[in-house]
Amino acid sequence: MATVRRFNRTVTQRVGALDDEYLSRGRPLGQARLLWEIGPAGAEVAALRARLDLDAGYLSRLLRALESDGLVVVAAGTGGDARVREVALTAAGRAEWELLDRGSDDLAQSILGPLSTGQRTRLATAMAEVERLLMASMVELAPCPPGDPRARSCLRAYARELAHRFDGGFDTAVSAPVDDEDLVPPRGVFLLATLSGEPVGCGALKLHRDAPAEIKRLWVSATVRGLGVGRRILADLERRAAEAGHRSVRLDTNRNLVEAIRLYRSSGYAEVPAYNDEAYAHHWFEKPLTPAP
Amino acid sequence: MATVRRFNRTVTQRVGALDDEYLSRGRPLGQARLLWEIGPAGAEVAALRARLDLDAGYLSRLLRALESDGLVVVAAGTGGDARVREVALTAAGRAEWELLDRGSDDLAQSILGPLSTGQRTRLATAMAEVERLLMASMVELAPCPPGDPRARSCLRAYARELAHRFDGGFDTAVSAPVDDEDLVPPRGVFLLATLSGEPVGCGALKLHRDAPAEIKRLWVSATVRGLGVGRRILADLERRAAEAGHRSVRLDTNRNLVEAIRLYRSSGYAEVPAYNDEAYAHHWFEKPLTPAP
DNA sequence: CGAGTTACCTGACTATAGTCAGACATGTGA
DNA sequence: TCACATGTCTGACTATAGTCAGGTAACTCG
Repeated sequence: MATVRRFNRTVTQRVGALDDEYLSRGRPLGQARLLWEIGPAGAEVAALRARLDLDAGYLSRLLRALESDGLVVVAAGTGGDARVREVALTAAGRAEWELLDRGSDDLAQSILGPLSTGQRTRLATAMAEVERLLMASMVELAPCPPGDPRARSCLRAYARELAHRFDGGFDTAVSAPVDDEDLVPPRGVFLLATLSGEPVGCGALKLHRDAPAEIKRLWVSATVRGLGVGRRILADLERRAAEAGHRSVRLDTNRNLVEAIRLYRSSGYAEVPAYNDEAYAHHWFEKPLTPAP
Repeated sequence: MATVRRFNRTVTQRVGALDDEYLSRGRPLGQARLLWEIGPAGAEVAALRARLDLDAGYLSRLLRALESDGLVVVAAGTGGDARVREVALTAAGRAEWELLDRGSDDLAQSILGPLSTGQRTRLATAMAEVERLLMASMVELAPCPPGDPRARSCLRAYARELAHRFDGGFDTAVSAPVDDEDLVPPRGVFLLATLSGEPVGCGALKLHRDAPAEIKRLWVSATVRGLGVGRRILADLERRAAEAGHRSVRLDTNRNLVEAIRLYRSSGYAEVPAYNDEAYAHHWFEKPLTPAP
């Protein structure tokens, strides 16, 4: 606890301030940050707003400033929606971006400079570890309509992964289908896990009328696997099932999904006889719920 | 390198932003930071200015704002100098400070919350390591008059340490004295190592007229020992000796200072016969210098 | 003592950050 | 087709951050 607090103050304040200083060479920090975030690949205005958490009006104004400095061009997007606008760096903007990139390099260099080779490796290892474990606390869970593009992207990744891991592949036509409407309150819920806006996991709950609640579509992206996100989604879904008055939840799974099976067992699930005829299932689990207060 | 850059951006930006958010609950960030920095123990205005790196006028205005909110009192210091003013928290200010302290706790809690016990220990270890290694790059080396209070504090710590580590203690009257004037250009130099303003090490160089340059008073505080600060001071002094036209440097040391002896050997120093009759010395070292370009 | 410093304060600024309400074009679902 | 939602933009603001040039009292040193 004390270590975390010390870290938050010293490292964060000091390195953060240096980073800002390197970033804002002659240009207001807000503009520099935005320019950096746009990057050589360009970006959609909406994405920038989400990533930097800026007011729409303020962002628009910043873009106008960069545009009048000849650093970026804002044009209608290539996608179908003509409201969505895309920002791209001009040649001058790219040059400016490279400068910021160099600043970022310089800062890293100034940190690594005074260290011996052994210390550098240790620092890199420790930094990677901190970053990874901090990710866990940055992951946010929230219900989300299953039709949402981020939800869709999770479900596609989920299907892709099953196809890859199941012995005979995975065919959505063979598996028991789940209607979107079943995953919308009051008949169920779809939970989305995001890491700074990006979808990194999901889980769904079907609240059956005359049967235990059922958990479906539990998936966690490889980038955050092993950080307890799956367990959090599972616990959240169980809580919602209990609040809806259910006394138990159940789920089915494939024998190849060993981490999932381990998660279920360690979360208090007990194996039960098959309660459905899901083609890809080898194990069926059930867990009693403590009624919501 | 890439790891360091990633770390600087993600961890620093995100945790830093959260930290600021927790800190500024209803109060402007600048004021909150100042209030936090004053702390229950109070502080001198000059110290605050140094720690937060603020303009004198701006700081004064911030203090006035806190004062008119009844959170602090600014009064002439207890020390001799009536120009120096001291800030102390009032009861209300202390309450507000506790709130900020709680915010800092909450943030730490929100980071640790989603982690398992094992992950928490790993995070703490990694954070401590990052912080410690980052210290190394925050240490700044600069020449400094040997009469400076920070230099004095280093020299006192140096004498204290020798008294503690030498077999029969250390008496400045017995050791060969070094005049302050010998450590001021052009006759020598006194180098001070600071970590965010605090003195954490020193080293001195005497440029003899008809003899090799001589290194004296090399000391590194326990807080940053093992981070290569001693080696940096040594290298810097050697560079200055070479620039002054010297072809070699030498130094004497006590057999109990084993880390120092290891440092000298690994830095290219070779043991030589005694070149002086320093009472506390057991070893004499010399290193040839490559002439400055 | 008196010239020069130092530590802090005040007034008068400018720039940056951020907010809010509405305008407008585009897309969506009944 | 119409009502409503969405994505972006503009105008009109306020607040915060930060700078700079004096000013005053207290200290220091010859």
